Amino acid sequence: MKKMTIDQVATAAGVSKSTVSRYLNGNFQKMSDSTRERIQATIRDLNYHPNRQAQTLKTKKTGLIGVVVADMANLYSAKMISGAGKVARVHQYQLLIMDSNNSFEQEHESLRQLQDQSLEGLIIQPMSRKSTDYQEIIGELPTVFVDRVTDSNQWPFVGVDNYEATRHLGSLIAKRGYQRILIISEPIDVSQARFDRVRGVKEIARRNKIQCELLEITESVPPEIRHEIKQKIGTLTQNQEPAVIFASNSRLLMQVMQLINDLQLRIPADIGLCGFDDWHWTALTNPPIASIEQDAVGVGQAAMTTVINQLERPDQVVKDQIIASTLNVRASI
Amino acid sequence: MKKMTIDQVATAAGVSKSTVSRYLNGNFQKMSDSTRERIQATIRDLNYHPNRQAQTLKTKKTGLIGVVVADMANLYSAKMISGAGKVARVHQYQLLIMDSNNSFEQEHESLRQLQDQSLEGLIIQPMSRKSTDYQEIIGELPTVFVDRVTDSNQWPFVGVDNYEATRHLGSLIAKRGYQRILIISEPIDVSQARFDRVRGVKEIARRNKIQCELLEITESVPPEIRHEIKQKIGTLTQNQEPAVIFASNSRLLMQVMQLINDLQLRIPADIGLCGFDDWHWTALTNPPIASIEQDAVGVGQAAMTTVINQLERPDQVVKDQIIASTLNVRASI
DNA sequence: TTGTAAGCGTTATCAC
DNA sequence: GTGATAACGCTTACAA
Repeated sequence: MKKMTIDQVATAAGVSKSTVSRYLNGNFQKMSDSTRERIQATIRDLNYHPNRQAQTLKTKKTGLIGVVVADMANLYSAKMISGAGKVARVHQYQLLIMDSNNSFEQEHESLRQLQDQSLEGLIIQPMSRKSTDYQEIIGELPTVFVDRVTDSNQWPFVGVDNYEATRHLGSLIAKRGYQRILIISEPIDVSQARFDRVRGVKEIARRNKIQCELLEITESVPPEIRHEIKQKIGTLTQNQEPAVIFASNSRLLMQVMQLINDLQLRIPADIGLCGFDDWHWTALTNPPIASIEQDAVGVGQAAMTTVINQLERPDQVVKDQIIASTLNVRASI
Repeated sequence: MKKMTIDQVATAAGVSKSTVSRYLNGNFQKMSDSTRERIQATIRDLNYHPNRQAQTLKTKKTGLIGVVVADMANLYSAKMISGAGKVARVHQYQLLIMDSNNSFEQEHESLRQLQDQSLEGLIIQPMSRKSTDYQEIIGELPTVFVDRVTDSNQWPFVGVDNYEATRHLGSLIAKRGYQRILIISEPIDVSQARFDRVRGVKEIARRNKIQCELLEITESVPPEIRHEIKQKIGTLTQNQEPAVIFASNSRLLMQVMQLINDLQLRIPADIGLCGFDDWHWTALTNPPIASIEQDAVGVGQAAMTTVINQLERPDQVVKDQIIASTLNVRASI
């Protein structure tokens, strides 16, 4: 399959390359049916495909939208991409995907690489909440931030309202009569989302005079040796007051559940359990675990729609979009 | 941030664009230190980034590798991409990702779109097992098939040995003394992987004179109304002989488990359960479920390594790679 | 209705 | 050491 050029098609069809180009771009208005058919046939025969790079060089339209996710191997990121991809497909854009691997340095490196790909738009699940980390590198590029807000509203945001969602969950906890809450989260200072999840629960706890404690866990500690959590859980259950654990993401929820099982504690008799993120396995445990389900696919769709809108109607004002999350009430609480 | 060109840099630095180009491509051999530093400074000051499309037009190197996955929202695909991305990153390639959404038509469409992006390589988790479906569209492009084999060995394959893995699982079933096996799978005729998973269990069943039945489920039927499965399970447990269910992927395993819970059956007392794919929630149920864990990240890494090898050493013979899978033995069986 | 020619931003082959 | 200059494959006025 040799690389065909527009010139070869032109020669083969006995026309000039301008005519072929017109054909390619659908400018049939003034073109005789005969030449059009001839060109069509030649293109098919020669299996010709226009060279995108050459086209782009002229038109400045790459049709490429960058997507930078925090962690590709995480279902949230994957589903978000899936949603974004569905929308991109119908608008004929392609996704250039970069994985930050939960590292700020890798994210920066990804953005630098994307920078000279002449993207037309960008969707990013940012590692930093500081907008200054993105200002120069993003520049004028139509961009949407997903999942995690930054300290500025110069770019539209699409994601769930973590504060609202966890307040909702907090109310359920209060209604169930729990007296103590242990929140287990990854470090909250680097992510507004984590911070808000904690804040929502704490707020309701405060109002209801429920004792509430936060345990921050760094990712790097292997799950097996999470003594701190075990100890906390121990203390919690020694007390007479009913206690509940809230794990602020899916991975932590898994780990906590494992520890509770190891400790042979019964849920919710000995301790209640609930979490954030719900990839449906939570419905299958015994008992099923109450948790907040995010519509990651919906987030991706909304984000991509927003980017493409910016592209097609640059004058239109864009605004943040909050995608509803669902509290799946289950027997663990 | 205006778009800078090599010409502007040249003028600003007081040299010709040839010299700037040499600088960009690291040809410092014959370049005075002074001009090199001058160019370096100007590039920094002007925040210049070379235009990839123009470079590509000359050099024919896009640095783009296409990845076509069956379903982005599926953890296998996501992890595979994650692995592929890690390898691509160190070799300075970028991923152009397409999602087939489990549809052969969409896959074909994706491949057509990728075709004129001048990819340098391709990784595909194919929807079809017929190599003729890919021959013309892939052409000479260095390609690796992952997860699912085709009926030809013209392209290297990377994935697990489904037959071997399920034989292994079959042996465990036999050792546990089960007399009846119900295999639940999506239609096996379209995917060699599905076929092999069923074949492995059946083979061991045959050898051990265990009665074995296959139930094929099409994806489109909503999980709630899976009467057929419920009925089968009912029949299975009415019988005195110990029976076990093997669900041939993660989604089916979830659904089956839900049905078993709905039917109030005890695992493994009333019925055994095991599955294929293991995203770790299987360890958290009560009882934990035995299942086969695939190293999807490893598959992606191996696939990308193979593609890049083909690119850098075209003469080298490439061969299939089987990535080991793990049988997680747990109490459900 | 179609062709000519300039130009998009690079790289690479020559000269000097 | 450095600078003209001709490609690369396409689009798009402007001519015809």
